[in-house]
Amino acid sequence: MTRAIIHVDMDYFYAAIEEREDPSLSGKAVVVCMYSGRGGGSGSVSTCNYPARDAGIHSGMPCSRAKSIDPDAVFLPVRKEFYTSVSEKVMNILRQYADTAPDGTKTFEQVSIDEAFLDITQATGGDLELAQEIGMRIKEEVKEHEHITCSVGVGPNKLIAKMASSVRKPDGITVIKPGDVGDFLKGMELTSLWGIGKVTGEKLEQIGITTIEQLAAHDVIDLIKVFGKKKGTWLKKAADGVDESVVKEKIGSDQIGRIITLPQNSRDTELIFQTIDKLVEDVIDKLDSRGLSFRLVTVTVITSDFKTHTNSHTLNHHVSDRNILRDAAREILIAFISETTLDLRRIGVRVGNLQKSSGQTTLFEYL
DNA sequence: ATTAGCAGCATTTT
DNA sequence: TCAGGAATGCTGCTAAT
Repeated sequence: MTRAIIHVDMDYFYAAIEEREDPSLSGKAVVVCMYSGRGGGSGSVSTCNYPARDAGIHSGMPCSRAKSIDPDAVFLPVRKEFYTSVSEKVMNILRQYADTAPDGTKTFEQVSIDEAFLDITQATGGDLELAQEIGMRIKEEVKEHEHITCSVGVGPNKLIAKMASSVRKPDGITVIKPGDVGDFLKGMELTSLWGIGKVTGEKLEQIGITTIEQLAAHDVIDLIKVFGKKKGTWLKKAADGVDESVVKEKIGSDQIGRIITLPQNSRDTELIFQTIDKLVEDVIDKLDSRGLSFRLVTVTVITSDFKTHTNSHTLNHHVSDRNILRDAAREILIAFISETTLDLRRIGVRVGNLQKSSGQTTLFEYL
């Protein structure tokens, strides 16, 4: 049976929540920014609503530039925790609609704070018309309960569903039946293929590929030569609209991290250690809230020349102790500072190799 | 000779 | 030009089997 997959994408999520919370914003351009803590509004645009987009503002853009494009726009700082709480409510609604697998789990997959996949093959018997009706119901329920809109894509696999959801935005729904996949892809930009960003797009252009159609017609062997086996074969399949990956609930993320920009470029250990402590606190908090322990510690440093450097250290055991994390992070940092003469601009701490922490891990056990 | 795990960087996305 | 934060993926390397 052909599968029925739904992709739900919340519309300009952060800005939509801010609009909802403050009706006086209605109709205005709203830009949600991540400020780095440095002066002059240094930072970049996280999300903005449609009036702001119409003015030419988009995510990733420096806030200062957004401000110069539209000085009258409303600029708000991100409230990530709040958006996360809204996200959880939305996701709980969506989860209800997903099929239940034989093992009792839902065929539901949250892919980011504002996106999720649902497999509703059972509920619909693979009928995408039926899937569309369910998609509409989902939109209505989210609107009714959370007062925000979302865009929905329905298709025979995750790739197509994901791309379909971006066709009609905001507050739209798009259904691509198996027989229409070819035509659908033909009309799409190469870089709108999920997984092809700027870099891959440019690389493809260099070998004369500028459309999905050309990519599909291209020799796989050649693609593999340029991109390697994994990405090469993936590109070919994607261009054909083929995607066998299943919708599966993730237990949690594989890595958790925090990164921050220093108040000023510096290589002062006092300031740096203070910053590390803050990052470690945040990471441990997230870890504790999910009951996870870690084994891999990675420190990221962006130097004043904007180059990124990472160093990591794998511990002998899984632990969840903040002091161990702090010491490991400090150690890596000290080593790094002694290797460079440049000032540090940003510092990040992340943990990986996560595991459900089983009870207490003592310092004794770690040593 | 293969595989597993790791480190560092690249990529995507918001 | 201006340059935030989070997470995952890829590649080449080294160590283990």
